[in-house]
Amino acid sequence: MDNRQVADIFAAMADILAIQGENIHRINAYRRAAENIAALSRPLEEVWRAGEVDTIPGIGTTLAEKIDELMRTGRLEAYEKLKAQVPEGVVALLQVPDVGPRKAALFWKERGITSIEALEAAARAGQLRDLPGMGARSEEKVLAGIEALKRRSGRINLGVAWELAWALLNPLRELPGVVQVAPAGSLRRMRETVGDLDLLVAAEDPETVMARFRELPQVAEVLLSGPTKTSIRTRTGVQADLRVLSPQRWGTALQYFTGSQAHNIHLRALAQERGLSLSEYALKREDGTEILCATEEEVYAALGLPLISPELREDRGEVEAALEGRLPDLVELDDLQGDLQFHTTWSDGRDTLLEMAQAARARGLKYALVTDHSHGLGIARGVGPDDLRRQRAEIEAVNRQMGGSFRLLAGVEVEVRADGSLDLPDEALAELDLVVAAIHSGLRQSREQVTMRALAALRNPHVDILAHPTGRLIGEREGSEVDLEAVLHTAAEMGKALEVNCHPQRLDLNDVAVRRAVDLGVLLVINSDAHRVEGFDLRHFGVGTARRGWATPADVLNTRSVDEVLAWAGRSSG
DNA sequence: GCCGTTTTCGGCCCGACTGTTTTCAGTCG
Repeated sequence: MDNRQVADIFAAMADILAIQGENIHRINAYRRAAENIAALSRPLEEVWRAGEVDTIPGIGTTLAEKIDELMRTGRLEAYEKLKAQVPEGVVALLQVPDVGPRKAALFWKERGITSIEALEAAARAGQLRDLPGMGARSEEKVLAGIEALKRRSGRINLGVAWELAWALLNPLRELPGVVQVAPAGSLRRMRETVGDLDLLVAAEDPETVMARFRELPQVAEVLLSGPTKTSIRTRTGVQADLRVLSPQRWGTALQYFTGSQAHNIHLRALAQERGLSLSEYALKREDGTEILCATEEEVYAALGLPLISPELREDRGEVEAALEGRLPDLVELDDLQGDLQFHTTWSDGRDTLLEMAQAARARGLKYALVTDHSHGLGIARGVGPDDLRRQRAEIEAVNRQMGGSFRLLAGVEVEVRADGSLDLPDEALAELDLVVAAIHSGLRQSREQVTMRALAALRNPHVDILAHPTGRLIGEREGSEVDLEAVLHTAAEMGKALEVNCHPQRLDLNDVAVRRAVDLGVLLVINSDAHRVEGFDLRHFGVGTARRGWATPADVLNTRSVDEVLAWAGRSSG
């Protein structure tokens, strides 16, 4: 029973309890527990075996007992009972926007509706409008919600969200009177996927901004629009919420809309202890006077805290760390001196060695490791031992051409075959500066099999780095079932580095795994995996993921100089 | 159901917007 499964059960219990009209605080206790378990960097089973379940925030006596039952028996009596009381299809109604627990219960009890299909039929037949609290407009909203649900492909990946957010914000930035614009929400926290976009504008005249926003070409539908908030749905089905606030309230607004909700709830409790009330508009004293904050620093300072970076704001211990003055000094994009994975026309890259080297240098990098695919990988044309020798000559030529300001290193992204062996002979690997190993095929193998391959690669003396350890493609395919705990421990033991791949579809390792790696002292590498020059511009997504995992510059290999990296790899820096 | 350097009981973040309502409930974030 892994963390995800337990978290899902508690979240499902919260939904059922909500439909039953239970006490909201009891429901929230289940939700909070689910979130904290999902965010846990250690395997819950390990915590349980150590008898430390009740050290997890939000887990008290009762929930600890439930976790114990789940771990011992694989099931939970209380959950089975709840499931028997409320049909699954009624819980599913909660997925429909604007349908919450009260309405789901109403539709079920008063109209016998137990599925989204039945809900749609009832709405079309006009059978909902006479229910208490409902009307013709509400019935239309239910239908619109079902339509939106059908169109929605779920959460979008960070890269897509980033592009869209700026496409919507840039025209607003041009407007007269607009002082600041920023994406907030999970995008600013650099979560790997984003549900809705939260956009923030500081301006004295909201209506001008709102009007421009409603008329942007990306807008398919205006969901709601008031003096401070407008929500739209884009043609691509993404909901975007725009808030416009006065510049003197920018700090509280940015803080509030960046979230996470759990982080904000924690901060507000802290504010209350100090006799303050915190909202998106201001901090308010008990006598009703406001403290306006133009910056986030001021908000946190008023609560006695240093600024907490957006990437940390998940209520995963960052508030406690801030109170105790032990917030990590997080790695930044500018800390990266090099990049240890990119591709060229030698395999499946679009651009040449020289073009890629120039692009890397133009972005302030001092070195980069050429890592074209080895030949065994079916895609494109990969490199074999002879190619690597010829490529080495070209690398040296490029290094001469670029002078001393930049250094290309010779490497490879060697394929780990289905049986765990590598795709190139040891002699070929021995001639390279650094070796990156990766699993691209056989990702559907059993947990034992795929873990064996990853561990075999890490134990090969020539391998320095394991790239994108799970092989996931966000929104397209799950990663392999690789035992990450085993990979992390083996990497620590062998002194090998694990990659945080910057491509927004990969972000592999993810934030939770990074946090575990940092705790275990495993060295990380933040790699662009660029396949064209623009690929170097995606590195901030990997940096964001590493920051979400509390990584500092010392945790990241490519914050070091080229000589230090080569020395780490145990090779001459000559 | 959790939690406590005021509390082991009585709290539990705060506000916008909508649609249904004559003052508020539901949903959302």
